Amino acid sequence: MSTDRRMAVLAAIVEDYVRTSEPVGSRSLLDRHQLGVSAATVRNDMAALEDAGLITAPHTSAGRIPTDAGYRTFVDELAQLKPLSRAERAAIAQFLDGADELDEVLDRTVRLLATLTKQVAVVQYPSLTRSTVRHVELVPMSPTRLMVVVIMGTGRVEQRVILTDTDYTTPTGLDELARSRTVINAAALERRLGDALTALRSLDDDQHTSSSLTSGVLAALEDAARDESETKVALAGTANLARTPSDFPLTLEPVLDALEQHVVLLRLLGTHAGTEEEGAGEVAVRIGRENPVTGLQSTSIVTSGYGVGDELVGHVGVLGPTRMNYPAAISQVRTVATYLSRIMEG
Amino acid sequence: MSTDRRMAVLAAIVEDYVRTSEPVGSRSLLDRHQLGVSAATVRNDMAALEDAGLITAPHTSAGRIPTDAGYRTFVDELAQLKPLSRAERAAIAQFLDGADELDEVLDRTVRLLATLTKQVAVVQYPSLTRSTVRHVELVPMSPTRLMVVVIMGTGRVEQRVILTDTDYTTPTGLDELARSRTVINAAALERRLGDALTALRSLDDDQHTSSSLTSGVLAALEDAARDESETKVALAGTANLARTPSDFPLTLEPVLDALEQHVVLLRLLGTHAGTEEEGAGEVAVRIGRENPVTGLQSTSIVTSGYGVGDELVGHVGVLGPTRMNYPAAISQVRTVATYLSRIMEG
DNA sequence: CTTGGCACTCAGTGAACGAGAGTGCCAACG
DNA sequence: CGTTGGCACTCTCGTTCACTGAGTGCCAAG
Repeated sequence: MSTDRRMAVLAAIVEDYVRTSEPVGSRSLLDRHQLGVSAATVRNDMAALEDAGLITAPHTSAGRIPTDAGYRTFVDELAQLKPLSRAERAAIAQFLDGADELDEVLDRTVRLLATLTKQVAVVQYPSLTRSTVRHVELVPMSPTRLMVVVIMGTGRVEQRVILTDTDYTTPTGLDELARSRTVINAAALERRLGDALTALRSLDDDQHTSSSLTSGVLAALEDAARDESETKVALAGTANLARTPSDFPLTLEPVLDALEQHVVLLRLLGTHAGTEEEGAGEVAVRIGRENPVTGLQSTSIVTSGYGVGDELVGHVGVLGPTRMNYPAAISQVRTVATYLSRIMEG
Repeated sequence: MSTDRRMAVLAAIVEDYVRTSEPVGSRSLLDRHQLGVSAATVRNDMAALEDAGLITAPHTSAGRIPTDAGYRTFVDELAQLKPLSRAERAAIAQFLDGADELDEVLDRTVRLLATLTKQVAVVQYPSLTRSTVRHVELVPMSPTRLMVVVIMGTGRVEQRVILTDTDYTTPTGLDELARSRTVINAAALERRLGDALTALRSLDDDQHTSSSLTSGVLAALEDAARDESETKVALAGTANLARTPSDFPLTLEPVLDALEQHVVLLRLLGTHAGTEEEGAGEVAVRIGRENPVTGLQSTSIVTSGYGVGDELVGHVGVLGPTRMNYPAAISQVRTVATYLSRIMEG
């Protein structure tokens, strides 16, 4: 038995099924792919593939469709990424250029990815703890409430309101505020948020410099860092899910539901499958039941990290039915992640 | 002929159809509503209602379902809002309390509304131009880029990056920045953004105080104000659309598509139907084809404004199939809008 | 190991048909 | 004149049945 040909058959089945979304039989397979063998041989191979759990027949007298495991070996061993055409790359570059604002960059990115892949695209906002603090600002909102605004090197802006005993709207209050601002910024500036927190903590422990204010700010920043798990995400292309209703067993209610729970999405983007470690530029694929989230078990997720330098600050990815064009999605996600990293550098 | 009874029949049809989502016939209608008349009479009324274009029969031998016009007269003339139970109100208050951050307030609001109505909920972020400026901050991001952060009284924070000739990261640059910050804040503080812009413009026209910096900041703020139409919205409950697939003619692809285009959503929230002017607390309803947006013509939208004092700063609303429980949705939207206003006051 | 042949299985399709829900119309009644 | 009971009629929907065609599994021969 030729394992090579058997794998070629698997690849052919995956490709045809992805394109037509109909079970593929031995004959129709021969029409499109010139394997130099007969239908009967293909049938034997199919039987073997079915025994191996890589394909399955929806019912007795239909063709075969890939199982999750089938897609998995297809992705791992067979898929050859077709690099994007020069035109595509140019389009990407042009589309992403000319956005300064972080919000705008991510918004364009996520839309672009959704359009390219015709799937749901997800982009994670740059991690707070891993990016550097550019500026901390303290703004009194009312006699008892103070807003702490922290601006990161990535352009991300986060704010928290804290309650204070002192009224900082008064002239003396404003003075004190200015002093604290200087002290705090001196401690935090150009440090990664994690390190900035450490610095502030020691500042707060020191009797000399401590004040209710530094404690409050520290608490606010810690809160922001802790909420990291609730990091924002941008989403686009939800409508693509509805294009192929047949790909979703009953309704897409559970899928839409999961998409709205950003915590869940972040877990998907962050955690990666199996042994494969991802550097920047590496793409991870999670297929169907491999997926820990109930309600997304009939979907696949293709993700990659992005970052500045060698620091990984976030993830991008697409989500779609398991019947997905993996080679295309993988190279598209990789390319977009690369461009995004490049833009964040600049 | 009794117009009263005819309207009662319309109301009964709407209610039954909303509940069962099945065409309602003369007999089954009599089962549930004690009109003191016979089936034949109801049939006559139904024929009249059909002539008037308020109901229609999907096919010859089925019951009737309301048309858009039918829902419209139901809402305008027949629906009696059932006020929320005390328990419901308590739940709302409890759910919305304990959120300081604007983001969190709006997030909770939109989720709450989605849960209450079992529809898609939309909340518009407070308008920039109509709220007051609390603070303007200038933060150098790189030698050529400066971030302008404006913090509004509503807690909303908006940022823009501007390109500068001067390098403000140097000590002298920082000095100049501090001076400008003072000048700008003096001009803008506690004014509505619109007024602040006017003040800044005259500042910029004055040779004495003008600088490339004030022009830049002015441009950034004008940009932010102009983008008002792209004001952010929060969205929740998309999955509710998928619960009743039958309510959407073919797929819900166009609906999901429209929901992603925030500009479209804002137009829906902002523009109100017909002659009815809305003060705070007034609820507007747009039904089916009344809707200007292609792709949302099989949906209805229930909206209300919210604001601080008598100033309207944003809108909330829900979107669902035309087969919607209007009385419930209307009072729920109104109540949530009221609570939201109250919270923003505090 | 590959191949052609053959019997078998089963989803999908369309026709025929009965049941059920609902309508429209009419003649009679108060 | 509005209301009512009755009746004939019209459709949709679900069931059944037979048929077709794609596809399989297996076997014996090359």
